[in-house]
Amino acid sequence: MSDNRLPKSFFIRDVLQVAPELIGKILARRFNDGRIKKYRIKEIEIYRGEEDLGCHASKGRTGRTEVMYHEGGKIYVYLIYGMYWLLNFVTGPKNDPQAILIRGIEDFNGPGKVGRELQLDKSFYGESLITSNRIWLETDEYISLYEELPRIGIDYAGKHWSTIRWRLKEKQLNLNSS
DNA sequence: GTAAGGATTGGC
DNA sequence: CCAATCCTTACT
Repeated sequence: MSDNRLPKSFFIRDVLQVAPELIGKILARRFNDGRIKKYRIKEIEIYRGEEDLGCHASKGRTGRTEVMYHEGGKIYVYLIYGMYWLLNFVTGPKNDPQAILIRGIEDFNGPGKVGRELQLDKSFYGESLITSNRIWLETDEYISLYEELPRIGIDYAGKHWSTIRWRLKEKQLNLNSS
């Protein structure tokens, strides 16, 4: 493991504070064969509170959304379309359901592809990013810029929640632009 | 118990 | 455009 692992204090802040800082952080995964791979986080989406109609917690506290009501620093995974495990990090204080969906990591764009590459399954539900020895986050001196875009695939949430720019995507600094 | 639908992807 | 594929939720 690493001295650079992100501490619990990083996650228990409001998701609107945590999310921008998550772009460019390192997602580390130790697979069953012991091999460790690290990926730079490239694209995420913010889901914030029961009032956010795009957030699963808008349906209230259920077996599925339970972990989002926990203190930040845990993993929320769920199966979508019967095929893909989507990875989320819970943020914020207890009883304030918030999560950050990981939409893209180095070389793997799309939340379904992220889950497939990381070999996620139901056993990751509720896993602690602070203490887990198979998945965690690290920081270094890397600096990144990002752009803010509308979230994807939540048209059912209504105009406000489907157009709010809560998708953050890393933007390359173009030194040649005039 | 039953049915509908989904924070996606890949192929036609 | 549309099927794949199956768990969760919201009913009866």
